[in-house]
Amino acid sequence: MIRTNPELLSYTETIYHSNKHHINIEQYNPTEKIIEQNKRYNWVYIIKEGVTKCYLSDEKGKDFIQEFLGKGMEFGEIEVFSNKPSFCCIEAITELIVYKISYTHFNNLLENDKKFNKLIMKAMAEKISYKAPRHSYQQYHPIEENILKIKENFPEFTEVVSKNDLAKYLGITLRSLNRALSNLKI
Amino acid sequence: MIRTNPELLSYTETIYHSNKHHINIEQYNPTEKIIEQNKRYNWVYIIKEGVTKCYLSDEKGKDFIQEFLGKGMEFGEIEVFSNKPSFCCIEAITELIVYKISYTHFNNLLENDKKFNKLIMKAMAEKISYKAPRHSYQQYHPIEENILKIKENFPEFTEVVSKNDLAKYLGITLRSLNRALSNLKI
DNA sequence: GTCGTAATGGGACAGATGTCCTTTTTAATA
DNA sequence: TATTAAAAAGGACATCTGTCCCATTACGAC
Repeated sequence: MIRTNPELLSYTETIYHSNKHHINIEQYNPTEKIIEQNKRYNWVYIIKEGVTKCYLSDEKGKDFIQEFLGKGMEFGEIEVFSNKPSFCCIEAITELIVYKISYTHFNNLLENDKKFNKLIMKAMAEKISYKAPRHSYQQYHPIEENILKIKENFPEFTEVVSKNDLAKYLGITLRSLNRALSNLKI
Repeated sequence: MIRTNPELLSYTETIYHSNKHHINIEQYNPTEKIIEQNKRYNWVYIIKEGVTKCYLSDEKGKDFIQEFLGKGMEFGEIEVFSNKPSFCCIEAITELIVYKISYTHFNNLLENDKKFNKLIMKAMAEKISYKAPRHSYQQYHPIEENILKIKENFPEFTEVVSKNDLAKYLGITLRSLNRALSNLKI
């Protein structure tokens, strides 16, 4: 549930070291928001260090966490193509260090750097291919099974993610999560 | 809920007419499967005419419909980048006509045709950005509201999509869908 | 320390949903 | 027309989940 993309990270570092003029490094503290929903930005971010949550808030203030993003994950890139305001919110969970690239430079890289272009394509393809199975699984399986599956794939989940966020990731209430956990006797 | 991509369709037609050697046209009947889950293919498809459903089946045979794809939508492209077998199933709902491009040619186009490259990027970005709000909305809103929302955005949905498929799209059982519909007195 | 706030845990109840079945309707075909 | 099979509709029941509480614990600011 904490996604990473080592390949994109290492290539971004290479680009950064060969020409620092167009890429910045920024730092954020836990609970700071890097991107807010429905606002416009001109930056694409790639995570160098730390973990964020990516979530949507509905009109009633309920959050649905899409994904936890770790090293090498990019965000803000969708809006380069859609030309719309941000559709989700990105918030730091841990200390966070990011590479920050302007839209202009991002587009330059896409046009002139074939390897970068391919890596971004790949990153987007991955985002598509892990969303579908997750939502499908969540819809049709009891909460207990979803929890067991997460424990299996990310044994360290409780260390980084609060119960509240876990519930929001599963699309359920905290009460239901607690009930499920006590059924599992964890 | 029936996605389209006119821009990609018209550009594909242009490519097709300028050089027919690397793009085929194929036709399918309703209920025919173009792509099956967990199989490997070497083709990317772009819909010229008709509607398909894209769904995942779990181990118990329950289907979760990701999306209904109409004119100009592509499928099979994720696997070019991930190098994995297909993660979903694509099945014709209506009479279907598709452009079929080999992986080799698809990669050539991506490398050598900047406009094509950009259109594919855009198409993937869109796939990402409509999945998230939908699943978020579905999780937190009662079935009735989801139905009303679909009716609003796609008044013609009942004409193309069966009740059974609508239920699978909403991630609920047919029984629950019927109950909701009778509450709404539709 | 202590005050306040957030995180955690759980009881009680109502309402929503799935499962299992049966019936009705529709449409296609012999 | 008669015969199926598929789609649609819905009853009955058990279970799951959310809502609304309240209690406890942990932790940081003062």
